[in-house]
Amino acid sequence: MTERDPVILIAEDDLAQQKLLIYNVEREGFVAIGAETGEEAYQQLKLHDPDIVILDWMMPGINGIKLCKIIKGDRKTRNIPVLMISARTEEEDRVRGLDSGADDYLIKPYSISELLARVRALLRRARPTIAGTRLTYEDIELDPVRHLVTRNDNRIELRPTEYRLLEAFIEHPGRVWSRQQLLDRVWGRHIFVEDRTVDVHVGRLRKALCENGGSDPFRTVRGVGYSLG
Amino acid sequence: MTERDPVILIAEDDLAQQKLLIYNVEREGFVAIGAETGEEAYQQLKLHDPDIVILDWMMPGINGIKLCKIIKGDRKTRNIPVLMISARTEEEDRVRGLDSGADDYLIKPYSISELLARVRALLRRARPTIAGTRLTYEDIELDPVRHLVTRNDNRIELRPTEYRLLEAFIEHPGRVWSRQQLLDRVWGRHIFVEDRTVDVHVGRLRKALCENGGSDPFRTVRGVGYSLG
DNA sequence: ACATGATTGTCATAAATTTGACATATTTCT
DNA sequence: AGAAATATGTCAAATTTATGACAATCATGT
Repeated sequence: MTERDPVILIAEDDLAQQKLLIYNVEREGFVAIGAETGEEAYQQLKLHDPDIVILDWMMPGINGIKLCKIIKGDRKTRNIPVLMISARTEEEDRVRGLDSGADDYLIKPYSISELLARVRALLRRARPTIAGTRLTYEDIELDPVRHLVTRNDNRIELRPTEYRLLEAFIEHPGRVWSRQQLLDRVWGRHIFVEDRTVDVHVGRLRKALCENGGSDPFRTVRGVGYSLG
Repeated sequence: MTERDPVILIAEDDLAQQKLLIYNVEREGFVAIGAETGEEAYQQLKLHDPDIVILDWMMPGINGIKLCKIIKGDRKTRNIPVLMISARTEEEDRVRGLDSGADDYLIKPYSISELLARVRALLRRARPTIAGTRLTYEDIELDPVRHLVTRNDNRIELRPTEYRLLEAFIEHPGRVWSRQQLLDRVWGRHIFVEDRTVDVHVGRLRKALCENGGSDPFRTVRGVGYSLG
């Protein structure tokens, strides 16, 4: 009945970067295993059978692409999701990255929140029971797989930003988010958007969710931010 | 218990630019330290242990990137947030900027308001809320994550100032706070508010907590101040 | 490449809530 | 009782949030 915490293997040769990733990923409740080379990563992979692998593109020895091809070539490891990280920006690389079999692809610099969001998404796909295929709060339901939101089984149309916003809220019902935290999580870490913009989008989300009647599920916490419930 | 103002180290070789930054940053209530070279910045860093470092990319001697790598490579200074400023616009530079470990990145020309917003954001992130633990005193409970207060499981509605006030009290049950100490902690050190205003807010807090019956949990220490319990 | 419609961030303004001060009442201590 | 300190109701001012409008940007299909 008790499910183990998701195990994440992080292959990244820049140790500072690796530690940062491990820190953040563990804070999310995952178990993290670090590896500095492709070879080490491969050993750890065999040993721990992780739920997801984060691979840096460039690494000494077996690099990210090679390792990814190895993982995807072995039927024992084939269905472990791989998230590739790269500093390159060229579209061609992006294609090659996914060509190697990676399930997702992230370009440096990326925001930690974006990485975590993608990790969660991959986990949901691979282990539906962990993240739950459906996130619900009261009569609101968000289906991440179908990218669909309903309230009382009525379909709610949300724009991309509103959807991601609701996603954040519904993953932690009751938690109060500061505007800055929401910007980090929903908009991304290194972009500059006014704090007040959050108000506008929360307003739009409220409106969308209350369109067909129903009370406002959000709480405005004056001087702090917002929470769902 | 007195918190120092955030100290900002500004490494910028263009003196006019530096002065402008210092002026604006100090107007925000920060303490600013200027440095014209990488070497000087490093000395000041060691000396003052700033809360955040603003680095110009191009500087004589040790430049911004090098210094950033030094900062991020030393575990003593690693978690001081670094904001890199650069005149370059190429995407590749942006990548390299964050790659060097900078926590954020700003391209000239930038607006002062954007810079200040990013500084504030970095400071907020660096001081994460000591969340997770619920704070309790007798039947009073304060949940920092949900930003919710209950007494005997009855929800208590508090206004921002009352909430922060209770937060201070409940973190140190039994401690007697002088009005000045409460002003420092709850209102902030730089603003001027009458001592007597504390009385009013303690009164409001008392009223809110006793709304649904229950005895007054606070103690008025005549000639000194107040305490919880 | 281009047009077109949707989405998004910002701003101005309105609305709502909170706040600090003060006057007055009450309590406490000697 | 008298003096000093604290408690409390009231209210204008200040702060914070909600919302509609709009230009810029983005995405999509041709």
